Amino acid sequence: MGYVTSHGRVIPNPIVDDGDEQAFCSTCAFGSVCTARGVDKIALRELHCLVEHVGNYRPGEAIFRTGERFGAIYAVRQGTVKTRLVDIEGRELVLGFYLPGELVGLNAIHPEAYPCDAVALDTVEVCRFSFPALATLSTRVPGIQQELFRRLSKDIGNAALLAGDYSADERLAAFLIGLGRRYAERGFPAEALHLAMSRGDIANYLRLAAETVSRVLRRFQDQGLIRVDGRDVAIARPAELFELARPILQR
Amino acid sequence: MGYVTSHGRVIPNPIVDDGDEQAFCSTCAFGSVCTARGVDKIALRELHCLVEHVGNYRPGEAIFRTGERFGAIYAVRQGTVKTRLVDIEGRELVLGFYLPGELVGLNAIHPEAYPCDAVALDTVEVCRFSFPALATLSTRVPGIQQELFRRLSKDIGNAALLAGDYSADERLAAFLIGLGRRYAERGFPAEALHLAMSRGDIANYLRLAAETVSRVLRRFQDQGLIRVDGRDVAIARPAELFELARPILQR
DNA sequence: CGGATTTTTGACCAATGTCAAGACCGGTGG
DNA sequence: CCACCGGTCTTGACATTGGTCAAAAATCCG
Repeated sequence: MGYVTSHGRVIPNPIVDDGDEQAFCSTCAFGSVCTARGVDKIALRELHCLVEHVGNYRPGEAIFRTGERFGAIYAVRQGTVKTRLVDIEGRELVLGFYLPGELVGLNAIHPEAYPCDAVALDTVEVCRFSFPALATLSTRVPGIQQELFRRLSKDIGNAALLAGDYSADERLAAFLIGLGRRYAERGFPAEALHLAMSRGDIANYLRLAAETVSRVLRRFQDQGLIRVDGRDVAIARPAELFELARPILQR
Repeated sequence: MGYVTSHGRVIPNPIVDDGDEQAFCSTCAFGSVCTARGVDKIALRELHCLVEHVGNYRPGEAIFRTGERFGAIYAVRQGTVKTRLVDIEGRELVLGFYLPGELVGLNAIHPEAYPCDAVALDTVEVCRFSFPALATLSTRVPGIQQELFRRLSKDIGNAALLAGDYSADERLAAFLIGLGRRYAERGFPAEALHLAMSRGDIANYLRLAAETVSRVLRRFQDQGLIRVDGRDVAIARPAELFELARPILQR
């Protein structure tokens, strides 16, 4: 499986192999808990039981919706998820994009209801973790509690990233570099990105106009920093692009 | 104790009474755990032991600094704390303001080092919670774990608030209303604010220029929405101000 | 092929930032 | 008590970035 671009290249999707009970999902949100650190087999089996494998959301389908009672968090297994809220006038506000291995729904713990929609951008599979069950388990397995704390803490930092008053160039550079890094964490090349989201979504997420995203990508390409082919972006000069993104990434 | 304004009014500071072992700090971050919900006395005593009461930071003094190894989170007891990061060129970026009862340092769990400075804006007292100890305790006391999850989750939402592409008017209205609400949660009037932070800090936090903050406050006053007297702000028409802030506050 | 959607491009505009100057305010010392 | 000083705050004039509007081009998809 993969994604065939308009140039005929094949970009592999970060797909998760199912794994057995010991290995569990190799790129799963809790993979590090289950594999690297010696979590006892019983706890691992419990985590495995607790998980509900939900699959085959099609583009545009919602995993959860604003206002639904909070009951579970989701780990993306395949595809890309965006979270967004829609205000009274119907304007959309994109909050984030989630790649395989990342957790969606952490921001719903506090309000006890999902404060946003989670929408599949392509074909998506997720793992559903009942939160009460996960919380209970994590009192018995410190490694899991620790992992939850870390994920939550990380999201606070990420949310603050965008908040600065950065230029359009800085935002886009940081977006591309950041995406590349996240792919690289899952073992995919950091310089050959396939964007699952539209320009409009990117623009919305970066608080820019879609036209601005277009123009900046164009200019980056003219400057030889990247090569754009529709939704495929190759980062030609990662170092220079990073230099642009530095004010955001390297606080 | 209180704050005497240039008009001679006295604005009470939200000061925490020490409380006994049962009541603990009435406005403390974990107050709800310790009081409302029936946490057993032993656990409460343990929490009480774990806490280190650190006091008397003067304006400008740091509670922790960027890059220091993460070891504890802090609950504000008295005064106001700002968190900020300073980039390579020395430009400041204000991340947040913390009132009594609020937790500082949650964003440091993941990187395992404080990603920002925490600075006292006035006379500040805090409670220091060793994080490893707190995490351990929270495996035994589900209420505490729950409270930590909720606080972390809440911060994710808050961080995202600012990130929208809102107008200067919307930002300032939301800032004032939000501050009022947080004071109200601690039992202080939501309509008579004393700002512990400078215009520059507010501007920086809202990603505006200090001049813009000045101008908008001026205009709000001319429109009769608020009354400004230096760092004292009275909200004259909360409903109308909220209407301005609605796009941000009522997602 | 044809209609719909997304993306790109161009021309213009407005909100907010920047720069500069002056007002205010509180603290200090004569 | 008053004058001075430093920092904060306000106000005005002007510049700039990115948004808006409109239309063309490209892409998708049946």
